[in-house]
Amino acid sequence: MVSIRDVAKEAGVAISTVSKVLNNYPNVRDETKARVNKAIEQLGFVPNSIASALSSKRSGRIALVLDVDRNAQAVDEIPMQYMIGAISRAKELGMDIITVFTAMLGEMDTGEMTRYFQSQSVEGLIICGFSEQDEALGRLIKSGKFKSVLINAPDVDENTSSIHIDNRRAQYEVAKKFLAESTAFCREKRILYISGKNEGYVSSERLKGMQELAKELSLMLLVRTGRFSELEARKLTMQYAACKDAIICASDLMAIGAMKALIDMDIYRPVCGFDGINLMGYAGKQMHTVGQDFKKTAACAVEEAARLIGGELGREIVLPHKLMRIKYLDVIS
Amino acid sequence: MVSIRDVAKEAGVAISTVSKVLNNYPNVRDETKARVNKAIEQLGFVPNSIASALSSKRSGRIALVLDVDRNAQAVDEIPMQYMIGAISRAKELGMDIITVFTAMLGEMDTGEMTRYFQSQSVEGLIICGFSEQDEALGRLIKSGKFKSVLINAPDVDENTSSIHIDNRRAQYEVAKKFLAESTAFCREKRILYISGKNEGYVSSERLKGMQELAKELSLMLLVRTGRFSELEARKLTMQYAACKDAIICASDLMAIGAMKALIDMDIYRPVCGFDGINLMGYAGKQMHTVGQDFKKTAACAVEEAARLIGGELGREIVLPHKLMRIKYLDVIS
DNA sequence: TTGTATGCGTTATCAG
DNA sequence: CTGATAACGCATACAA
Repeated sequence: MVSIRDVAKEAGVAISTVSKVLNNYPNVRDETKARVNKAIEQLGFVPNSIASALSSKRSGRIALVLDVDRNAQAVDEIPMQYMIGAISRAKELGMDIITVFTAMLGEMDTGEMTRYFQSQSVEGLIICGFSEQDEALGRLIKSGKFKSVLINAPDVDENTSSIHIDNRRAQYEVAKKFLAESTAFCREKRILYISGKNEGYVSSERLKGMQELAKELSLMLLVRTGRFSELEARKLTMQYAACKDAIICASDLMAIGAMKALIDMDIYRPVCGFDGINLMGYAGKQMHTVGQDFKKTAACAVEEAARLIGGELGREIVLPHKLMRIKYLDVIS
Repeated sequence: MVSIRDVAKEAGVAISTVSKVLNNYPNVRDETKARVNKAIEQLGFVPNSIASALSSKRSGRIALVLDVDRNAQAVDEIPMQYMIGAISRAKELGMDIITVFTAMLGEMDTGEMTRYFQSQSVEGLIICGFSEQDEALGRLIKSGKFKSVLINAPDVDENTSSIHIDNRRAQYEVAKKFLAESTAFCREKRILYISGKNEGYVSSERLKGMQELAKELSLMLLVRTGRFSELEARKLTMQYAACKDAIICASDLMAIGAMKALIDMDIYRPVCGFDGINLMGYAGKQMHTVGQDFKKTAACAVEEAARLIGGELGREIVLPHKLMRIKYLDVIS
């Protein structure tokens, strides 16, 4: 392995000079810089990131914590989008992502998690889908031992940033548009709203948005908890849909569950989702939903983690959303 | 940060002794070992993997190269399964996975890739869905600079192992069973086989299996290339299905495309897939397919990479498959 | 602007 | 069985 020392020798300069060139330090004469770069080129030198990390005590490593398996979701489209977004941006920034699944953290207590991440030289955490139930993880975040970026959770402190869309407003808007465009079908006053979880930031925000609209339009709103589960949404639909005019769900997955149930029941009710996943294209009918750019969200989270690691303070970032409908033919082409 | 040196002091032994305990070396008296472990416990010491890697020149890092985006697949279920399997097993083995998307390697030539992986201190590569088109990547593998494990590609040499199912046999078996169980519908002799790519190991193996069966059963086989694309399969179905008795596809995604097309055409033909992905549950009709355990495959790949890194020689591993049908209700529960 | 020297936290060699 | 000590490749304060 060719090292910085070989480069120095080849270029006829000191090791530290090479290091300076490598890290774009100022105060290096252009001519020297050129000599060093030429030597680097000739020798095919590749800086050793491990040695660099050890010496500088900065690994540039962040852990992307994904909540897969938990809901035994059929299709893990959202985590995949997060991954792609995060990894791509991290590469551009010269950072390093390790992916961790909550299932792997499962039984660990806060101390074990700390040790695990420390042993991996992790400096920052990006946590997707953090829920209050993860007490150990919650304590880890609050400990401030790692810079954290929470996607879809509200907590912010000096070491912690939060990234999310305006869930309340988005739910309000999509439901409003959905109802306006579905009025062809009867009176649309009796609404089944399938919420996410009873507790949980995202769920309660979306519920608020729905309730606001219900008040405004004098809707008869029946709220039930679908736990973000497709199966649960299916059951609720079978139970309640017959005597409702429309179904609004706090997630696309639940909307798909509802729609498939309706098809099996052989009745029609308009269904509204939330998230904008491609799987919506396979539900059989086009539905209204809220589109989010998960890749961009994750990319933003990486940048934010870098910012926190750089010493800046945690903050809240609200990303845009859009209203959309997803068609099978668009999805596959 | 508490280091090995602190532990040594606390335990009243030398640094090297602590290191030996840490790495389960022989020739350490039990009593000494106990003292060291107690000190580790008390101080909450966590070994620094970076320093360890630098010193031992073994990073235990392997890159999982995934082919997402390429086909602009609607749902990236298979890569996600690979990831989960690989990361979980790697953690158990104390190894380290970085995920790389072929899109990120896109424009790089072999030299750039080499430098990239070297800079990441990668020792091994697990490549999912390698195709001959990736010439730069192919040269990288052949260079032997990294130990490689190829999933679904046949090349094997001293530094390279290959893992796959018996694609030929699987295609033969699933098609045979599919046809046997679909005979309720007319004569089933005129078959549209939608193949993967014209070139490509997996595709040609599956095609061979199909051709073998066609010969055996005197089928009239029309072979067309779907490029593993759902859209392409849709088009082919619309073009040919009317005058065929059944459609057999070299992937589930194409089978779904075919089935959705049939539904839109409002005709019925039995469709057979290959892979066993959950998305099959959303296709509208149950289909026969080949089930593969992608998680296990990736876990096996990680083990194999570890083996290669340990100095053993490359080999070919054939994993089992099964015949199955995927139902929506099974998928969501 | 460039060079020297020290240390980062381990592993590994070798002497005791 | 245990302890000194020299690497590992780089960053950085400090000296020149």
